[in-house]
Amino acid sequence: MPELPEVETVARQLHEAMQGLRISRSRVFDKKLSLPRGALGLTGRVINKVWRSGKQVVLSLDPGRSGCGPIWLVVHLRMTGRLIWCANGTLDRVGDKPRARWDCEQGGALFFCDTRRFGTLQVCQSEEEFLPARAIVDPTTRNFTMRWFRQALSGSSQPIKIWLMRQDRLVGLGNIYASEILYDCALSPLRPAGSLNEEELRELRASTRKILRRAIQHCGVTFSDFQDSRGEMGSYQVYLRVYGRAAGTCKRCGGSILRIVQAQRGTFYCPGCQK
DNA sequence: CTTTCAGCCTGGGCGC
DNA sequence: TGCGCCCAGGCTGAAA
Repeated sequence: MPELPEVETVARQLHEAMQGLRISRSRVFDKKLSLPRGALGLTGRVINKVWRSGKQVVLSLDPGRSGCGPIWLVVHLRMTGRLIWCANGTLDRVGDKPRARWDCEQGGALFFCDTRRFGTLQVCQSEEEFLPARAIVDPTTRNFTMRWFRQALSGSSQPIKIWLMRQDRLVGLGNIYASEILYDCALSPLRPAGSLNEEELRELRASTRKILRRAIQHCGVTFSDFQDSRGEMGSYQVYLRVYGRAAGTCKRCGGSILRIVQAQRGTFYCPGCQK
């Protein structure tokens, strides 16, 4: 479920809560998940930093008493995954039973809950194992330049909405934000990616940055599945203009918002003003 | 190379 | 209240 702003929100909150804590116990309950044992064990390590890489939450773990090098615990939440920090070490306010949990020496525990069980855990010994390849750009960074964007889109006949969700080009955008960004800059989701002129490209880039920045400010979107690391809700959903509003009225032109299907995913847009 | 499509899972909401 | 659908924010890998 979570896209870049939701993952960013969770990572920031977990960083605030967990930086400097030492992991005293690591448990995985769901057999679909596995973590390596021995030298790569998490127990005794200190949480140096919690951050976002693409749509993944990354915990950088110092060696602690292990005498080994640093490692990274990398969590991809996919559709319904949640990382929830509980200062009292008990999972309340949450119906789900956890797939995994990590207790901290100083008290408190991190729970990984994930109704649909699509989420993944990874323990990495180097950043290369989980960082996006060089050619892949995070739209919140300064690498997201016009020069790169123009070059990346050129020649592509893929519909722009599908292209925006390509994690092998641009990391972080999913179904909600792709629809919202295209609405914001009044571009049709059906337009071939390579057909955008310079002006449209500029507006698409500006909208992408603007929508993501705003969503992060508001701690992301909340639907039934998403809660942040404190089990609280984001507030950005009240700002959604088209997503989930099929047959609703477009605030810009008064037209009717349409739901179509692209690559087996719902796309919401206003045919009246998105050209 | 491209695009399509099933599959991974579970639960909520809808119409009957 | 119950049943059978359809829907869901992601991503992979096989097939066409």
